[in-house]
Amino acid sequence: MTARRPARPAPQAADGSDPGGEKGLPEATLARLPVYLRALTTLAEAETATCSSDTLATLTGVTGAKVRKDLSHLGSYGTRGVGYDVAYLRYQIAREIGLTQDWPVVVVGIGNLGHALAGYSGFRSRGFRVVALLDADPERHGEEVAGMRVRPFDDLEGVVAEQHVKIAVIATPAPAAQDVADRMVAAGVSSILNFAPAVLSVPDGVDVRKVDLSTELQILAYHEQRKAPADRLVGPADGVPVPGPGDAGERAAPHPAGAPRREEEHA
Amino acid sequence: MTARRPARPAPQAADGSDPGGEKGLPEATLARLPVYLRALTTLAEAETATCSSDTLATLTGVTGAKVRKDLSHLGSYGTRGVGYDVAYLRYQIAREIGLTQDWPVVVVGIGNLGHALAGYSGFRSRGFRVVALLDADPERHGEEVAGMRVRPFDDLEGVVAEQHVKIAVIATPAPAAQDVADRMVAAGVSSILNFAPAVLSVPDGVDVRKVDLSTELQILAYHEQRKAPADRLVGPADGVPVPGPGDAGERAAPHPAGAPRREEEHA
DNA sequence: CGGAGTTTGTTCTCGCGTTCACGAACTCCT
DNA sequence: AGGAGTTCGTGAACGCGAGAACAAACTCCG
Repeated sequence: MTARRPARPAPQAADGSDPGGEKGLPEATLARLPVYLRALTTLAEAETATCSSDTLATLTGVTGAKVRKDLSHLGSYGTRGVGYDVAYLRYQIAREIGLTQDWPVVVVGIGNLGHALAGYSGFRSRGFRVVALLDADPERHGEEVAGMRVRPFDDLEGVVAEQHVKIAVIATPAPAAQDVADRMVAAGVSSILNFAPAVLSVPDGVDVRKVDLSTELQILAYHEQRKAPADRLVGPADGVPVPGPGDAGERAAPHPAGAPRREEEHA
Repeated sequence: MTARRPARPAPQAADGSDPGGEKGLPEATLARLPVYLRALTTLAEAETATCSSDTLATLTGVTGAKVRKDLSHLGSYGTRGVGYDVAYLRYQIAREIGLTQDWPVVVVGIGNLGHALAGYSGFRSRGFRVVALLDADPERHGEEVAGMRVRPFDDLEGVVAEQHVKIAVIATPAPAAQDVADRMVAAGVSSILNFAPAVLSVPDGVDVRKVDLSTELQILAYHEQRKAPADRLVGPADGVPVPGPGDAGERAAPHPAGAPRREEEHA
């Protein structure tokens, strides 16, 4: 998900050639490949030689048709009437994603979350190697986390250059995130995984993915609220009925600038 | 995103009535509302009274048209020629998501990630109150994390019942996740945020959202690999050229079951 | 060797989400 | 008061992804 790709009109190339752009997987498919990969690893550990698309489907919680279509994008691995060779397919997916090579990763911001990320075994086991833990707070420097020492943030450029780091993780507080990202990009990082609750602005060509823990909870809360709008067991009974969206005409005065309530909130 | 909603045919109700289902926001819109909310909070702290859709757009990294369409789903707040009243809109979004009420939350699995989640201030400031930290490991019991004591996992049912917990977080290792989820559902939890790299199977009516840290990195790795397929600077020069997807006919023997490579991997 | 069973790969259709474009409504300036 | 400028809300077009259905291809059994 390249950040802010400018709207590009339809390519008016009429010939069948594919100028430059190889092909590219659909984003939705790409997001599922790691899930397949994990299931295949499980199957491989169970000494399973082959598996059908439906087997993979139940293991990963998607439909069989989706599995087949996703895998067909990688090429025609799999054999009709038999299924997919587990080890072979696993390798093909890993290669397609880029997991057959070793990705050095830098983590910046070694707070609670940074600790967790530094020690997350799921990274190492998938070709990602955390090569440095950086933090701006001098108090944290030298602290040992997951077998590594926390280093000053100013080491960023050196580490990125020496280790050829392309992927970095931001786990800092929100106010620092943009500055950290700028320094990363300047140093040569071109993919950023951002855990800070802030929107990052990066130049074209740099990918940013954002993971926001509280956003996920808020989405759950919405569905939860809709499940049982009646049994409001916690808090004072705020009898404010959810105003139906269909009562048109009722909302003639849309601008209650008089005294808009503002409950306290400290981010 | 209700897990495994059975394929439902088009509702053949021809009348205009909306039987039971109120309306429901589009999922894509819902996912962006928390982002708008955060931006509005920032604006409110800066004493900004009103803002336009384009202002909100640049702050949140989406397009202005999308912002307007999203907000129009909530109702016609906003004034033409002026924009949106920051405080008012903020309250409306919060109410729609369900953030005006207090959500008690239980966190299970107090490892590295559980620590981070327990101490995450972004939860408390958005109406989520962590009421219990549970872990199956007796060694962790009594440990103080973020001002709370870690309690035995068997306290789950009691806490859920007493505090009317509907939303829970799983931060356990993958093998334990399904069991934990089952216990949660049986206890009355109906929304689960799952950080364990495992696919959970839950009955209808229970929402599960999954956050997989390594999946995000893998998606970044894919894009990164495509950016520079040539300058493979790390690792031995594996000269395996990415086989173009178009060499049809070449792959006549799709079943290399002879010796499929299997690099070591420990999950 | 041939037919039945199985499973993949592909095509078609449908719905959702995004984007564009434009009327409606409000403010500000003269 | 009136016109110019601004901004929301919404209808229409478009593209992507999901789902169903089916032909092709492989195995197994007699």
